[in-house]
Amino acid sequence: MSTRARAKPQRDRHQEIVEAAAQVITDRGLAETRIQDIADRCGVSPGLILYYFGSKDRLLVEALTYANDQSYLRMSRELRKMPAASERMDRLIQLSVPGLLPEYSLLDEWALWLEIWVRALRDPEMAKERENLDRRWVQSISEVIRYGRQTGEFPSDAADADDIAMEFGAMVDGLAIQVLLNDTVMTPARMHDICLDVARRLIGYDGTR
Amino acid sequence: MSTRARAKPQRDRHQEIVEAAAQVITDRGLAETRIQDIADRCGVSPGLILYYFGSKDRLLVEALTYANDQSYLRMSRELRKMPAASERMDRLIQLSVPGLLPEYSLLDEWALWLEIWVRALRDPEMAKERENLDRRWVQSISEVIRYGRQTGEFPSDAADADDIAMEFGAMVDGLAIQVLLNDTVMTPARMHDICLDVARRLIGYDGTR
DNA sequence: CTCCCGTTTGAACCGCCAGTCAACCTGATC
DNA sequence: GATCAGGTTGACTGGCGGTTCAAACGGGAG
Repeated sequence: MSTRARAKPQRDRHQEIVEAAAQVITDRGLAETRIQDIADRCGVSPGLILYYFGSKDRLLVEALTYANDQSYLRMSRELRKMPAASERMDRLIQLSVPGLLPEYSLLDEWALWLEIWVRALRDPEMAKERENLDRRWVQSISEVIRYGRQTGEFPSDAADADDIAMEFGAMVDGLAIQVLLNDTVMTPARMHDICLDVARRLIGYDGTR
Repeated sequence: MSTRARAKPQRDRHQEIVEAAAQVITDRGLAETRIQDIADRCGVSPGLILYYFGSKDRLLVEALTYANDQSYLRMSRELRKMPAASERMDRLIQLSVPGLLPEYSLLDEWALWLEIWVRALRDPEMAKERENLDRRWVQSISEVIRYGRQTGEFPSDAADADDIAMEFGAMVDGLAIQVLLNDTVMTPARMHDICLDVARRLIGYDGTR
């Protein structure tokens, strides 16, 4: 009756759908995500989703990587603007703690990591993608370290930057899981303290706050 | 025809089903686990599964916690037999690395952790259970540390045992995820090295091998 | 032997949801 | 203004899988 085909050029439908999908996955979890939900979210018919992506699976994988991509790029851009390495490190840590900053709901991003991991367990394509995403994340840690050593802010006598980044990144992952799952003893504040503490010890900088 | 109701007392059906469920979940993943699969695995009809558990969900949650329970108890028993704290620590680390020891497929156990986490994200009951399971695991680390300090094997001047255990446990989680997902640079051997290294640094013991 | 009750089966039910399809709509092109 | 092509719809379907249920089974008690 009223709502028939629009056919306005409609800014990139593809991306629109991917974004909607990422939102739905965040809300309901990968297992509970239906094509209908995604269609509803962007006011479109379920058929159209399949028209663009061929199958549900293809959309899901793309949505998971896309969302992660966005978060990474956002952080990366933000860090690059900061002049001091210690400032970058502080911010990186802040952004790593789920639910610490109310404005960013990093909670969502971490929840998507979990979904990615489970899927990667049995989907080789997703496993490959996961490794790329993860590598990039660890790299931005080691870049900050190297940057700080270059500018003389951080001592250069400590261990290899890549090794430190890997160890630190792993610990952040482990802690973030607990925080994300509402652990009663591992609160965002506590995770933040621990991260600063460990970063100080490993990198030798004096994290503020 | 041939196979009709047995009605032999049949050693605990309940447990039999839970074990079968854990196996199927490990094999196919939580999302792909069907009641039929579990029924097949223990040579029983799907109806019986529901007879014992009422719903699929109840069985799944019980299976996930049960499997984790078993692994924990096995490790706990094993460690208690070892006289030296450093020996206990070595073994604990070995057992934490997915796929390091061919005899135990800890790979499976870690895969189940992932499933638990995802489920805990939206199922409060599972979240509660997950915290219990996790707490216990971290506790067995700090117990080893305390034991080593008591016997004089480990220096006592370092940080609080619980704090160390928490940090170390978190890092193990993070590393294990990478290994589990077949990361090309984070191999079991490398994770093992890193764990020994960090444990030495944090606890001050000289891990062997 | 017979009744009884917890166990077990197999078939049937039912809602759900990914994917298909034919029709339709719209804006562009000639 | 006719044709065309790509975007969009909504109804349909086919299968899958959790759950229900009536019936059957078999060991133990009386």
